[in-house]
Amino acid sequence: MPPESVDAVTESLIRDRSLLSRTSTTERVAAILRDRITEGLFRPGDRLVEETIGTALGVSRNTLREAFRLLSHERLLDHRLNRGVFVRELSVDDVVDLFRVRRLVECTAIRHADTAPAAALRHLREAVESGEHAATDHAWLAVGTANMRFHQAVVELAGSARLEEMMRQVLAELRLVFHVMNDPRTFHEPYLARNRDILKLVEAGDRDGSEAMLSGYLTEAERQLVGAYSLLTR
Amino acid sequence: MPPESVDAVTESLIRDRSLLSRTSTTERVAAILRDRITEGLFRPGDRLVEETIGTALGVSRNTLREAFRLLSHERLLDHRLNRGVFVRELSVDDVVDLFRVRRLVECTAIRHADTAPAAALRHLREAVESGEHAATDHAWLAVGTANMRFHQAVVELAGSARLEEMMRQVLAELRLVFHVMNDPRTFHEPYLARNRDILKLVEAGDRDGSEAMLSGYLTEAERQLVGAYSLLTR
DNA sequence: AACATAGATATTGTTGAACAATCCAACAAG
DNA sequence: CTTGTTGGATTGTTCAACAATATCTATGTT
Repeated sequence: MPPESVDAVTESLIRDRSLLSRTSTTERVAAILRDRITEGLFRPGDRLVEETIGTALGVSRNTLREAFRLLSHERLLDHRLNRGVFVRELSVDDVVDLFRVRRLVECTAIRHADTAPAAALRHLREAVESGEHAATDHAWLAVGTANMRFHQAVVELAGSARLEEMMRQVLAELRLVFHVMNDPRTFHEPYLARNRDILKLVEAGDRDGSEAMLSGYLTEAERQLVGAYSLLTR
Repeated sequence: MPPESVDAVTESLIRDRSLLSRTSTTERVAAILRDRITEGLFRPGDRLVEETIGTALGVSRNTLREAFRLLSHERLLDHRLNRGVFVRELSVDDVVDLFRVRRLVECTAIRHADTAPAAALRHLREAVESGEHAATDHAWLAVGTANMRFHQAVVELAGSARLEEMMRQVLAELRLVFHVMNDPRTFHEPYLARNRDILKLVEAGDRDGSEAMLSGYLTEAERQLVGAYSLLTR
């Protein structure tokens, strides 16, 4: 085997490394809890008792505590000393701050569409389409998920792994808010058409136009969300 | 006592809350390790053995592992399954990504100087001055610290707690790079004058000017850092 | 009835020991 | 010089224990 092709082989194997990565029990527990929180099984304010959850999942208290630490750091859980961990409850101020971050990051990211990795644009299109399909099926929860993916894809345009990771967290936090509202349709359906329009502007290379429309989206979504949320948290 | 001043008192007490908050052993351990890493006692690639560190600090392995989880999540430690935790080693790609984030966030934040909280502008000025003082004392490490605080203050202009938190982490990661370089003067002194200039432009309300100069700073710092770093990590 | 107090109880915080799983280095065999 | 094998070291995970803290309950007071 010639040396060049050896290098090619090892290169491709290195890319496979992520596939075979085993994970610790702690990480798997964290993943499960994260899913249950973002899907709404555990709701904001719920207390997660170590012994109850530990025996339910069949893991020891120590392992569970490590998982709790991870999720607290992600702001999904709220660890109060000597009192236990609770599913995070966002204040209105938190929602405002989350949208400040979104506006800053997303609006800047969308201006980088021309230099964006190809995958990002593809994800953008896929998100728009899967949202529209979900809407024709009246699957409003799926519409919400697609909407999240749309905005995640917007951030991908900036081409920074750390920014994507940060946005994953920001959107996960926002899910905590969505779940205390009972009507996902109201909060997601109106934005389907707008996502399609934004995509068009991006593909046309209209930086100012796409940013303006995205900014308008965020402002309106924030107003709607804060309005409904401030009534509930009183 | 009139009601207004009662509110003022409680307000100030609420601000004191962070001072008296007790902390768990885990968090204190994490804080110590974080300091030792950012100050350079532990260097990138160093392995942190559970038993060694645990007995040295007088805490149990379980507690220490929780602290390790926190710092791994902050990207200061690298937790490899069954192999142990190591002080994170940044690749050149990591450095590039970090600067991508910085450029995006800082350049956008500095445009918000007009609506920024008063404290942010004050921090900006203080950082410039303490950097200049440190330079006259030839305290080059302190110059570096002041430089970090300058950029942290730039992010504060955006007025988002989450963004500040994110930037704290980004800058902590960058410290990992600075510590493998041996000459802090080379990497920080040239930017003292520039920070002063940027501050002037901000105070003059020149959004485009301050952004341009900050962007230029970041581009040059990145080039310098990547150039020196890619020689070392080979 | 509202309130304070003091136990009693449950839960978290932290430890230490134990054992299985895994890695790593050194050595042996082909 | 590569491929098994073996032994020691370290991590992954569990368990049981106890101290520290919070929460609940009952009791007594005004």
